[in-house]
Amino acid sequence: METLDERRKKILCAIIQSHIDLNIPIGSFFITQKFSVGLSSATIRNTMAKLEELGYISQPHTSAGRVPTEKGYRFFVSTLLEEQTLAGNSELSDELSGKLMLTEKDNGKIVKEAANTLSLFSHYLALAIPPKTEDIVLKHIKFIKYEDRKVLAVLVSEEGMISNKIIELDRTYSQKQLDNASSYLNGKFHGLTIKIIREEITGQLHLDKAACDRLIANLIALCREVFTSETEDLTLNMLSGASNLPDFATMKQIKEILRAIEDKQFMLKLLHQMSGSQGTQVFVGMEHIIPSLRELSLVISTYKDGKQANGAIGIIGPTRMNYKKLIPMVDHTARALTRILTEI
Amino acid sequence: METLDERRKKILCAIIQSHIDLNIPIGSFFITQKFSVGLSSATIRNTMAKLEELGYISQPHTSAGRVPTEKGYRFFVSTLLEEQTLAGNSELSDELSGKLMLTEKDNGKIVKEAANTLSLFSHYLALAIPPKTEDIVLKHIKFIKYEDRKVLAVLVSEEGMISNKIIELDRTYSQKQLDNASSYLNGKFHGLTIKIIREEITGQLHLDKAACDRLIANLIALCREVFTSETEDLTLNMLSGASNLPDFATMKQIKEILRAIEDKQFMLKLLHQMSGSQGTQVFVGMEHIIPSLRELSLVISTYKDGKQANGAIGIIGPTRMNYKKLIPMVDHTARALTRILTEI
DNA sequence: GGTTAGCACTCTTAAGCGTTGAGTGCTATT
DNA sequence: AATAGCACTCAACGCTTAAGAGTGCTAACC
Repeated sequence: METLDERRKKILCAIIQSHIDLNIPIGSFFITQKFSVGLSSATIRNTMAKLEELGYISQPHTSAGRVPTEKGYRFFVSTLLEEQTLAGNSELSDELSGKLMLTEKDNGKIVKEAANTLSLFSHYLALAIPPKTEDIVLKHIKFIKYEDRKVLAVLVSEEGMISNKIIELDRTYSQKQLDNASSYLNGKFHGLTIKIIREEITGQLHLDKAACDRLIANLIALCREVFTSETEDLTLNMLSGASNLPDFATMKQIKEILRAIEDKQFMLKLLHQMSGSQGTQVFVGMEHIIPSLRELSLVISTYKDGKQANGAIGIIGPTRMNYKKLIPMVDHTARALTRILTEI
Repeated sequence: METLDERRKKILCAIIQSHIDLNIPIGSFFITQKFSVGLSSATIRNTMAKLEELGYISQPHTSAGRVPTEKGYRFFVSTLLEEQTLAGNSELSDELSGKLMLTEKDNGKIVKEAANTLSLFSHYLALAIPPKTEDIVLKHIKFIKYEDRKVLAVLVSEEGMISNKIIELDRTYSQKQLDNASSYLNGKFHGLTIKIIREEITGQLHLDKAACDRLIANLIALCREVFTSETEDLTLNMLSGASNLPDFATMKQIKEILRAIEDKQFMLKLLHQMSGSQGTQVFVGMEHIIPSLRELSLVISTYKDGKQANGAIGIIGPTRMNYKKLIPMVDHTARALTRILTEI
C-alpha cells in the first residue's frame, strides 16, 4: 500500500478542511488560491489524481472538484487525534462548571446536563451513555410501601445513580418489616457490583433461606427481580439537544438516528465498541453500527465516575462535520465530567 | 354569516377527506368520480366556488383543485367530534391493555407507555403531560442517606407518581434520625396536595419550630426545598415516538416542535388550555401556542388518575392528518389510561 | 331556479435544447 | 518534477414549447 508523503497529506487536509467549511466540491485552482502552497493548479491536479486513485477523495462527476471519501475523513480525523489540539474551550468550560457544580443533583442528572451543554455548544445531537448496569456498585437499598402488596425499591449506587423499581409481593408487609429487610440487604450487599449481587442471589439463595426468617427469605426472592431485570432507569439512555438536529440529514436519516437511540441495543453495542480504549474516538460513517447511518459520524469519549464504571459521552453529526473544533470539545467535556464525578 | 346546507357540508367533507388521503388539491371532476354523488362536475364547481368564498377551501393557483383552509379543517374536525365515531381500535386496545397491565410499573411509566403505544399506532409524535405538580396528593415521603451531608428524598404520590430529589443539609444525620423525620412528615402531610403542603410549610413553619426538636425543624426547613422547587421529575414531560417524526414537516418545523417540547412552559400552557374542558380536543393550526407551528395540529385528550388530578395525552401531526382515524384513537387511549389508573 | 354541457382561459409541470462555466486530464515545454 | 496550454466533459441555468388539469362563465335544459 502506497503511503502519503508530506505534500499529499497537506493537500488532502486542505481539501477536506475546505470541504467541511464550505460544503462544496473543492477544485485544484481553489486550493492554490486559499492555501499559498507555492504550486500551480496543474500540480495540485496531479496530486489529486493520485489521492483519488488511493481512495481518499472522489469526484461527484467528471467536471467537478473533489470531495473526501470516508477513507479521507478517517485519515483526516486520525491526524487531528494525533495532534491533540487543545483548542480554547474556555467558554464551554465555564458553562460546564457552572451547570455541573450545582450540588443538588444526582450523577444521572449531572451526566445529562453535560450532554445538554455539549449539544448546546456543538449544535449537534449529544448523547450520553451511563455505565453498564453490571458494573454499578450498590450503596444502599431501601423499600418503601407503595400499595397493599406492592413495594417501591430505591437503589442508590456508589457512583450516585438512583433507580426506582416497583415489585409486587404475594402478601402485605408493614413498613417496619420492609425496613428490616432493607437493613439485612444493605449489610449483605453493600459495596458489591450488581453483577456480583446477581450471582449471589441466583446462586446462594436456597442456602440462606433456611438461615433467616421467612419474611426476609421471601423478600430476597423478590429482590431477585430487582437485580436480575434490566433495572431500566440505570441504563436509561440520555439524549439531548434534539432541537439541535442537524440541518444536513434527510428525514429518513433523522428517523433512523432517533429510532436507534430509542433502542437500547444500539447504545450497548456502542459502549461495547468503546470499551477497552480510553479517550476520544471518532467513528466516521456509522454503517458498521446501523447500515442506514452511513453519512453520519460519531465523536465520542469515555468518562469515569469515580469508581470502576465507565460511561461515554459524545455527539452525532454529519460525516462532514468540523472535527477540528468538535473533537477537542467532546474530549474536554468528557474530562470535565470525569473530574466532577470523581470530586464528589 | 351564511350557513352550510347538507350538500355543501357533504362536499366539503369529501374534499377534505380526499385531500387528507391523497395530499393533492382536489378537483371537481375527482369528487364526481370518487363519491357517487349524482351531480355533475359543473355543479360541484359552483358549490366549490361558494365554499371558497366562505373561506373553507382555497386554490393553490388558478388551475388547481381545492385545498382545505384551517377553517375548513376546523369544521371537518368539529363534525367528527360530534359524530363520536367509535371506530374499531381493538388492536390498539389489546396492545394497550397488554402493555399497561403489567403490574411492576409506577404511574409515570404507565403514562409513558401509553404515549409510546399511541405513537406506535398513530405514526405521529405522541406526548403525555402528567398532572400539575400542585394537584398531586402526597402519600409517602422517605429520606435516604445519600452522602455525608446529602439526603435523597423519595416522594410517592397517591396517584402513583414517584419522584426523587437530592437535598443538601448543613450537617450529617444518621439514617435513624432521617427515619424519624420521615415518620413525622408522613404523619403531618399524608393525604394533602403538594399545593397545600407548600402553603403549610411556608406559613406555619416558625410556629412548629418551637414545638418539635431541632432535628426535625431543620429537616422541615430543608423540606421546603423539596416542595417548593419544581420537583422536576413529577412534571417531567413525556414524549414518545420521536422516530415517528412526521414526513410532512420541514426541518425547521421539527426543530420547533422539539424545542417546544423541551420547554416546560409550552406544556404547561397547553395543559392550561385544556383544563376545564373534558374529553378530546383538536387544535388545528398551533399558531396560538407557538407561531411557527402554523401547519401543525394537536389532537389531545384529558385523562384522570383516580384522584383529582388531570393530565393530558395526545399527538402532534400535520394539519393534514387523518382525523377520522386519529381522534377516536386518542380518545380511546385516554379512556383506557383513565380506566387503568383508577383501577389500581 | 337548480343543473348541466361546452368552451375558452389560466397556470403548472415536464421535456427538449442550446449556452455557460467550472474543473479536469493530457501533452508539450521548461 | 513542475507548469502552461488546451481540448474535453458535464452539471446548471435559462429559454421555449407542449401537454394537461382544472377552472369560471355562458347558454341551454328540466
